[in-house]
Amino acid sequence: MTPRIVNKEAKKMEIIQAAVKAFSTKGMVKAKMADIAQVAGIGKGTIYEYFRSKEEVFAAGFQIFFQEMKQQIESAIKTTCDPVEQLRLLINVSFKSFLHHGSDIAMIMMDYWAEGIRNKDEKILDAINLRKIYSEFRTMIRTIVDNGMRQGVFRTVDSHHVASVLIGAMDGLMLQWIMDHQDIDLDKATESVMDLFINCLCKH
Amino acid sequence: MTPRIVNKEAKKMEIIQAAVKAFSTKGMVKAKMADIAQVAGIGKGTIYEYFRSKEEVFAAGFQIFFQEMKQQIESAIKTTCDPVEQLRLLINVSFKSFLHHGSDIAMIMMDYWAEGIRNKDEKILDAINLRKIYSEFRTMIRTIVDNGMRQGVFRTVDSHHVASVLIGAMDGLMLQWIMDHQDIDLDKATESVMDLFINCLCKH
Amino acid sequence: MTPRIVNKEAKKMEIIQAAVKAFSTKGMVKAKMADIAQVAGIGKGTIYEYFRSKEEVFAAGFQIFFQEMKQQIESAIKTTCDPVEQLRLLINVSFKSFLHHGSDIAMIMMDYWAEGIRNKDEKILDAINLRKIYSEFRTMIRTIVDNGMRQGVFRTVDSHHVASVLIGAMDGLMLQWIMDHQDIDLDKATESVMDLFINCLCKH
Amino acid sequence: MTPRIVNKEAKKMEIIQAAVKAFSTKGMVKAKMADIAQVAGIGKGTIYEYFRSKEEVFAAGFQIFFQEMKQQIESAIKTTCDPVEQLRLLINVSFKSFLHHGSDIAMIMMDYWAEGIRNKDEKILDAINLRKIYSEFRTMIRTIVDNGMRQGVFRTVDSHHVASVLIGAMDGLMLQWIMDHQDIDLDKATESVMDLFINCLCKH
DNA sequence: TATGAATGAGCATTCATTCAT
DNA sequence: TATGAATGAATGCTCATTCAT
Repeated sequence: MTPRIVNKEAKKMEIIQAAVKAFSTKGMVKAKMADIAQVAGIGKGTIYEYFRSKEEVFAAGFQIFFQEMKQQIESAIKTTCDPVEQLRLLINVSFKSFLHHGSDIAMIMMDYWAEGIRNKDEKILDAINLRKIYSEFRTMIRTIVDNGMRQGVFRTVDSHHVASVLIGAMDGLMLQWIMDHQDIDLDKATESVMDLFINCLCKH
Repeated sequence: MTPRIVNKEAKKMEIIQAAVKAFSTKGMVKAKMADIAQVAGIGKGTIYEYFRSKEEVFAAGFQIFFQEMKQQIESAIKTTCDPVEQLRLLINVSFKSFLHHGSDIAMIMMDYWAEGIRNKDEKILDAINLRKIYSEFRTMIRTIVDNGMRQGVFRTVDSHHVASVLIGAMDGLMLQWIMDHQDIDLDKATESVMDLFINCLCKH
Repeated sequence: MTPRIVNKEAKKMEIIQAAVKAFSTKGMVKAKMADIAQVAGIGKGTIYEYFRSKEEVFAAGFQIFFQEMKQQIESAIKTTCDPVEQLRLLINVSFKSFLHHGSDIAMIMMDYWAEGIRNKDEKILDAINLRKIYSEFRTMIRTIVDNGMRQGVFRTVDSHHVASVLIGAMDGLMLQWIMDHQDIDLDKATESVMDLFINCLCKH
Repeated sequence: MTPRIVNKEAKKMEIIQAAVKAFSTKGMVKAKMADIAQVAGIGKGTIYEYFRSKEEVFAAGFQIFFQEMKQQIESAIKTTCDPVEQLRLLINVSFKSFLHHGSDIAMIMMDYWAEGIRNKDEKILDAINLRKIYSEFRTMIRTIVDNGMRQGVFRTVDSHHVASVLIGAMDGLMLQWIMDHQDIDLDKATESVMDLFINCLCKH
C-alpha cells in the first residue's frame, strides 16, 4: 500500500541545489541534465519526477536565490528607522548575500541575467521575471531615499534614478569581482559604495 | 589569371557584423553558423575561411566592440584637462557608445560577459580577456580621479575603488535599461550618475 | 490474518479491459503503462503483479477479443443446419461482435494486426498467433461451404479460397468503416456481403 | 562556387526507399532514424536535409506507393471498354502491384493503415489521407459497375457497396496472405475473387 | 576562393520496469 | 499484496564542422 515515502519538497530542493552547482560550473546552456543528476546523486529520469524541463529547474533556482536575498534585506532594514543606516544595511546585506553562496551563485547569476534578459518576452521563463524583481528592488531603495528626504537627512534628488544607479553600482561591482577576485576587494568596494552614496545624499 | 581580389579584412569585418546581428537576436549559444552565414549573405563554409570556429567569430565581435568604445572615450578625454569635465565626458561617451549600437549590442554584451566570465581560465576565449579590458577601464578612470585629487579639485578617496564603482554603476544601469526600457530613462540616469559621482568627488 | 482475498482472475480481467481502452485511444505503442494503470484505477506496479510485460497485457487483450468472437459465431451457427442460414449468421454475428465493442476495439484491431503480423516469428507474441486464428476462421467457413456443396445447395467452388475471400471481405469492410464511418454504412455493407456471397454460391 | 552537385529529388527517393525497407522490417514506430540512415548508406543528419521529421519520411513512402498503384490500375483499365474485363484487370493489377514490392510493402501497409486510421483527424499525417484514397478507389470501381449495369451486362446492385466489398475482399486477402504465405495462394485467391464477383454481378 | 551537402557527436526527454516499503 | 518513486536505456533531432567540387 505504502510505497517509499519521500519528502517531495526536500528532494526538490536538493535537486535545485545540485542544479545550481552544475549550472554555476558549466553555465545554464552547457550543463546537461546528466550533470545535474550526477551532482544530485540520482538518476536522470528522477529529475523529471520533480520538474517538467531543464528550464523549470533553472527558473526554480533563480526564484530561490532572489527570494532569499529580498527577505534578508527586508528584515535587515526593519531593524532601524534611520535612512542612512537603512541604506548602509541594504548595501551590506546585498553583498553579503551574494558572497554567501560563494562565487558559484555569482556565476549562475550571469546566466540568469543573460537568459532572463533575452527571454523577457517569452512565457517559459515567466518565473524569471527580472523586470519585476528589479522594479521591486528599486522601489525598496526609493522608499528609503524618499524617507531620508522627507526627514531632511538627504538632499533633494531623483530618488528613482538614484535607486537605479545604486543597484547598478552593486551589480556592476559584483560583475567585476566575479571576473577578477584579485583586483577587486569586495569589502573595500562595499565601503566605497557606502561612502560615495551616503556622502552624496547627505546634506553637509 | 589573378584570382578574384578580395579585401580579406573587409570581408572578415562583414562577417563579424553579421555575427553580431545574429548573436544579438538569438544569443551566442542559440545563434547558428547558418544564421550568421545567411545574414552575411554568404555560404556556411565561407565563414570557416576567415575564422576557425564559432567561438573565434564571437571573440572577434567582442574585440571590435570594446576597442571602438575605448578609442572613443580616449579621444574624448583628450579634448580637455579638467578632471571634472573628463569624467563627465567619459560617462557620456560610454553611454552613447553603448546606445549607438542599439539595444542589439546590449543584448550581446550579456553573452560576452557570461561567456567571458565563465571561460576566464580557458585558452579558447583568450581574446575575450575581460579581466584585462576592465582593468584598463579602471586605470583610465583612476588616472582622471588621481589627477583631480592632485589638482585639489577632488577630495581624497580610494581612486581604485571609485573607478570600480563608477564602472559598476554604468554597467549596472545599462543592465537595467536592457531589461526595462520603460522604467529606465538612460539619459536621466546618465545625469544621475554624473550628479552623484561628481558631486561626491568634488570638494565643496 | 487472512490477506485480502482477491479474485486474481477478475482483477486480471479488469486490467485487460483498462488496457484495451487505453490501447484503443492511443494505440498499442503510444499507450503507456501509466495510462493503463490510471484507467484501471490502480498503481503502475500492480500491473506487474498480474502480467510480466506490456506485451503480455497486449496479447491478453487480443486473446479475449478473438475468443469471444469465435464463441459467439460458433454458438450462432449451431442454431441451424441450413448452410445458407449459417453463412448469413456468421456474417451477421461477425459484424455485430465487431460493432459491439464500439469503434474502440476496431482501432485496437489495427494494432493487433500490425503487431501480430510483424511479429509472426517471434516468441514473445506467441499468444497473438494470428496465423492460427485466421486458419481456424477459414476452417469454420470452409466447413459450412463444404456442407452446402455436399447438400447440393451451393455450386462447386474452391471452398478454401472462398473462405479466405469472405473473411477478407469482412475484414476489409471493417477497415473502410473504421476510416470513414460516413461513407460506409456497415449495415448495408453487411447486406451487400451476404447478397454477393450467397447469391454467388447458390445454384440458380 | 559550386559545391557538390546533387540530384535532390533522386536522393530523396533513395531515402524513401531505404525508409520503406527499414519500416517494413521493424515497423514504423520501432524503426529508428539511424536504421534508415544505415540502410541508405548515409549519415543520420543527412535525412534531415531532405525531410523535416520521421513522420514526413513515413508519409512520403506512403504517397509513392499509392500513387503508383492508382496509376497502374487507371492505365490498365483504359485498354478496354468491357466492364467485365475492366474489373478483371483492376483486380489483377491491384494484386500484382502489391506483390511487386515484395511482402515488404505489405508489411508497411499495415503501419500505414494503423497510423493513417489512428491519426485520421491530425494534421501531421494529412499526407496520409486514407479516407480520400479509399474514396477514390471506390469511385473507380463504382464507375465500372455502373457502366456494366447501364450496358445491361451486370444485374442491378448497390454499386457503392459492391465497390466497398470488393476493395475489402482484396485488402483482407492480402492481409491473410501477409500472415500466412503458405496457406494462402494469392494467385488462386485472385481467381476466386474474380470468379465470385464477376459471377455474382453478371446476368445469367 | 566559395560553397552547401554530408556528417555524427551530443542532449533533452520518455517510459517500461524494478523494488523498497 | 499494492504502490509509486527511482531509474537509465533508448531515440528523434540539432548544428558546428568538414570537404568534394
